[in-house]
Amino acid sequence: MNAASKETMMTSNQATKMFTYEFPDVDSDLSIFPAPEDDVLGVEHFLQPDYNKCFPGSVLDFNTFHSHKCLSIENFSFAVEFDQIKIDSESLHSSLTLEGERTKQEVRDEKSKGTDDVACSGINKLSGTVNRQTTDDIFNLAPGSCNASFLGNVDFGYPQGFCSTDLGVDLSFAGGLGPKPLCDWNSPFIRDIQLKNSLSVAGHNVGFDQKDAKLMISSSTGSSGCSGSSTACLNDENMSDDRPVKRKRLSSCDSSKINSEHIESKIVPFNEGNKVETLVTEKRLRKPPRRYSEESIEQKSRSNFKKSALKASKDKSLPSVCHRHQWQKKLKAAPIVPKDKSFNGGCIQVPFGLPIEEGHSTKKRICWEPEEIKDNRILCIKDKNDVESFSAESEDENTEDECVTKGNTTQKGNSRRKHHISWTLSEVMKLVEGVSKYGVGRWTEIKRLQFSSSSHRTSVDLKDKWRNLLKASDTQLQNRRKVVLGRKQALQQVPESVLCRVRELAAIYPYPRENKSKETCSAPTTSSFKSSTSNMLVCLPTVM
DNA sequence: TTTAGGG
DNA sequence: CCCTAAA
Repeated sequence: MNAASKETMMTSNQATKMFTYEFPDVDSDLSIFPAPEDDVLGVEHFLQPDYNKCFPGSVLDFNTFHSHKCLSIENFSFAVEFDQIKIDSESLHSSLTLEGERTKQEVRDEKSKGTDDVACSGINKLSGTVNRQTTDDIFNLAPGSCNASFLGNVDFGYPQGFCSTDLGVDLSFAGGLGPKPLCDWNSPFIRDIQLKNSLSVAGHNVGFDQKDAKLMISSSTGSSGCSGSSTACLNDENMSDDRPVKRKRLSSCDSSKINSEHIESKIVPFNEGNKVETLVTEKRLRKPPRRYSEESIEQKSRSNFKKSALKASKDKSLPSVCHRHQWQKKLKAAPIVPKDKSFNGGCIQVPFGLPIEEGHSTKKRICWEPEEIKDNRILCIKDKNDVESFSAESEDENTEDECVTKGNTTQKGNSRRKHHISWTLSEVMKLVEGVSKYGVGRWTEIKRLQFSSSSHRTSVDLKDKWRNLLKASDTQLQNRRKVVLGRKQALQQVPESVLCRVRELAAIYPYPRENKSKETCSAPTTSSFKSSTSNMLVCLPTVM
């Protein structure tokens, strides 16, 4: 900062410490959204400041600003053509123009809709006054002898020097109606604007004090002279999804570099729209905003998805995909769109909204089918895709199911079996736990207490599963030493530990049948069962 | 309605 | 997983 500009600024009366800026007329339906870095900030002119004129509520019309919308201009670089700025002798008029609106609209048209898409339809005039409350934190836009860079004409009031050529800008603001000032302006180094209505410009936080309709700009520059990262934390729900405000660390000391590389757009008078357009277009060719490209990719993949889905529907009759189709059909082909990248649009074979297989909807099943099942189905799909090893037999069972279904469907017109939902390990564990707690045969109780959350497991299911577990544990016990463990065995569904537990429990709480047979044959007492647990492990199979 | 057991 | 008989 040269002395001249500083002096100019200092000698101005306090009115110079304030300036108003305003956003020029913008089409009412224009939208502001996280903008590409090619947006242009235009300083039209400096306005006559007036301390007493704070435009309470009238100029800074945040009522039209959607509270959840925000604007973020990232890595904004600009320069000011200061010859366009009218400088008054006493003070200065200025208008900060967000000229990017038009561009944003264009880009927005190409974007897919996102929740954080910012639609700022109501900004016709957005202006405020810069209130230089503290010399240290608020910079003044003052005419200076620096002629190239915008910030070069700005005295940030830092004695130790904010490098004024810092041109990277992180400009963002969010509309909102916060009753309080945005940040602690008394703090010399404001690093975070966590409230709404904030602008952050190249390490300088510009806040809209909505109450007073003031534009406040403060620098987050540290005393070291290097710019701290300017942060604008827009705590908006809509912003929280995938768009964290980009924070650019600015090495403001490296001025020449920034000057040469980062001056990509200009602050121009509002009416020089053509210029802006040109600039913006040029810039956009260079680098589309990240979010834009992301969403484009997403859209692309979506369209791919649709295409492949369409193709799949055409190929539906092909036997190669028949099984999968059947399987998906059985899951009613709900619009399950796993976000798993492995799908990535390319390999989906089932379109949305595939017709529900009619034969499956018996009256009984319809009542039985509510929401919760879908989750489980998703879980099943996940299991199939991710943990195939866990439910190894599911494919076979599914095939079997299909046969049964088909047969029944063609013969009777309805399905005999309900959808197969693989037992997850956690479910098995719950079952085992339930058995250990309440004993074998108290399936209703186990269901109520252990499976209250999963409505699709009936007490009968629990019983059946337990029976299967017994069988599994038994066969595993028998085949433990056998080397001829097929692949199916290798991909054992239930871990050994669980089966061991099952055996234990089987010994403690014999399955009714064994119990019965035991009782009829040798009539052992319960205590004897418990005492001879180790024997039972071996004996039970033989008894059967 | 729950449980057991066959399929 | 379904069905049915028995309790």
